[in-house]
Amino acid sequence: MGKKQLIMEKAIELFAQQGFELTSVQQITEHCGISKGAFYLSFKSKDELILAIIDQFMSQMISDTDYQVTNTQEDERTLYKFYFTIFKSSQKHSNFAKILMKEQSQSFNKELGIKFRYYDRLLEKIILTMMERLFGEKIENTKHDLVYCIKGFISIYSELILFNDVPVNLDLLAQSLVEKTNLLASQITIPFVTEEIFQLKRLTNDEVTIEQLLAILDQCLNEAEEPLEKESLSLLKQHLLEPSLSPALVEGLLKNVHDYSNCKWVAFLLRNYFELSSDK
Amino acid sequence: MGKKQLIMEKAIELFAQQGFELTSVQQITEHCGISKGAFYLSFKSKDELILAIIDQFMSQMISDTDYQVTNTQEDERTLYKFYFTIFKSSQKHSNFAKILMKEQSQSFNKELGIKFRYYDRLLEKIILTMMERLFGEKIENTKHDLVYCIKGFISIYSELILFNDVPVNLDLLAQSLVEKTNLLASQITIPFVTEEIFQLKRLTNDEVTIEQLLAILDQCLNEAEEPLEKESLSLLKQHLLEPSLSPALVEGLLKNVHDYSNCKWVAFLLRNYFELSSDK
DNA sequence: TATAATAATGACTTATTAGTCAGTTGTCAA
DNA sequence: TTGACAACTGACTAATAAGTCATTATTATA
Repeated sequence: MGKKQLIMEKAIELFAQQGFELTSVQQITEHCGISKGAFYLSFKSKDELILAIIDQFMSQMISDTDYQVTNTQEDERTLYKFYFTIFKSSQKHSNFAKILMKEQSQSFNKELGIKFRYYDRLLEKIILTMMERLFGEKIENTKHDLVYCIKGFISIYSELILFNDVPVNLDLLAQSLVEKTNLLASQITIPFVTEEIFQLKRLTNDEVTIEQLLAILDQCLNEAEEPLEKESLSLLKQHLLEPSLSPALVEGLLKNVHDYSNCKWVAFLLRNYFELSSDK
Repeated sequence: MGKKQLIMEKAIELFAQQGFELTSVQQITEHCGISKGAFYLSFKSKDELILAIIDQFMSQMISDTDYQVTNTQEDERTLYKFYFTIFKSSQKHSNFAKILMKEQSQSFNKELGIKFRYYDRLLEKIILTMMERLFGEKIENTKHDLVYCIKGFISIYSELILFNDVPVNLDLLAQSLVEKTNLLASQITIPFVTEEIFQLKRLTNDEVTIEQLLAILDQCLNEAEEPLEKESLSLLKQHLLEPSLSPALVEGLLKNVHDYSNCKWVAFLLRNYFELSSDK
C-alpha cells in the first residue's frame, strides 16, 4: 500500500502543475524514483490512477463537509462551518484542489466525467439539505438558485485563494460569504432555476432509465390537450416499450411533440434516449 | 482569409467536444477537407491557431459587452443589459464558450495563460467600472467582492446553460441576476477582497519575463503592416532592451500601438511591465 | 498556348506516449 | 546454501502526434 500512496502523492504534484494530459507516466515514475514497470504493478493504467486520486480526495472532502454541516446544532453557525470547512479542505489539499478546478468541467474521459458529476451532485445535495433546514419554506421557489449562487461563490473564491499567492483569512472569508448567502436567501424573489430545469439537468446528464422516461411521458400525456400531441406522445410511448417504428417516423413524432412548449424537454430526452440505444 | 476562417470554425467545433490537447491537427484538416500542408500555410502551429481563436472571440465578447454597458443611459437597465449580453454572447458562440470554460483555468501553455488572464482582467475592469458608476461611494469597501460575486454568477450559470441542454429564458436569467446583484451591492458589509489583495493578485499573476515579451513583440513586428505601427513597436523593443525613453514618450508609443487591434494586448503587457519595473 | 507563380498535397521524419514482458534483484524459509 | 517467490527493472512495441518538404495541381499572366 505504501507504494500506491507514494505514486498518488507524487502524481498529484505533477497533475496540479501540468494537468492530466500533459503529465506522462514516465514523469510520474521518475518523480517517484521507481521504474515504469513498478507503476503498472500498482495501477492497471494511468486512468485508474486518476480515478483513484479523485475518489480518495473527493470522498474525504465531501464527508468532512457533510459531517460539519449535519453536526452543527446552532443554525446560525452552520453556514459558517460549511464555508470554512470547504475552503480549509481545499487549502489543505491545495494541489488536489487545483487539479479539480482545472479538470472539472472537461469530461473528455467518460468515466472521469461521471465521477466528477457524481461528487458534484453529492455536494449539491448537501447544500440543498442545509439550506432547506436553515430557511425552510421561505426559499421553496428560490432554493435551486441559492444552491447555484453558493456553488458560484465557492468556485470563484477557491480560484482566488488557490491560484494567487495571497494571504488568506479563512475566518473572514467564511463570514463574508455567510452574510451574502443570508442576504440572498432571505430576500431574492425572482427564481431562474426552477424545479423543472433542475430535474431536466439531472436527467440529461445521466443515462436516463426507461422507467424515468415513461414516468415523464405519462405526466405529459396527462397534461396534453391537442389530439395531435396526445397521439404522438402515445405512439412514442409504445415505441419506447417495444421499438417498432422506423427512425423517420420517430423523428416526425418528436417534431410534433416539440411544437408544444410543455413537452419540449420530453422530446429532447426521448431523442437522446433513442440515439443512444440505436448506437449500441 | 477564407481558408483561415474555415479552419478556425471547424477547429472550434472539435475543440469544444474534445479540448485542445485531444484534438489533432490531422483531425482538424480532415474535418475541413484540406491537407495537413494546407493547414500550415494558414497557421505556423497548432498553438497559433488556438491563440487566434481565443483572440477573435474574446475581443468580440468583450467589446460587445463594453459597448452595451457604456451605452446604456438609464442606470436601472445597465446591469440587465450586462448580464443579457454576456449570456447571449456565450449562447451564440456556444462552442467557443464551452472551450473557454474547459480550458480557462488551466494555463499549461504559458502564452495561452497570459492571454486568458488578459481578457479576464478586461472583463473585471468592465464590471468594476460599471459597479462604480451604478453604486458609487456606497460600495467603496465591497466593490472587489462584488466583482467576484458577479464573476461567480456568470461562471456557474454559464456552465448550467452551456453543458445542460435546458431551454433557457435569458430575460428571466438576467432579471434574476440583476436582483441578486442589487441586493448584494446595497447591503453587504463584510468585505473579503480588499484593495490590497486585489493589487497583490494583480502583481503575482503577471510574471511576464522579458524574453516572453520580446518573443511576442517580434511576432507583432512580423505581422505589422503600417509604418507607424512598425516603428512604434521597434522603438518599444529597443526601450525594452535598454531603457532610454522618457515615460511620456513610452506612453505615446503605447497609444500608437494600441490602435492596431492585433497589438492591443502587447500594449497592455508592456504597460504593465514598465509600470512594474519602475515601481520597484 | 506557354510560362511563371502560387496553392495544395500527403508521405515522411522525429518525438513522445501508454503499456508490455523477458529478465534481474532481493528476500526469506528450509 | 539453495530454491522459490515476489518485487522490480527498463528496453521494447505499437500508436499517435506535430511539423516538413519534394512533388503536383491550379491559376494568372504574357
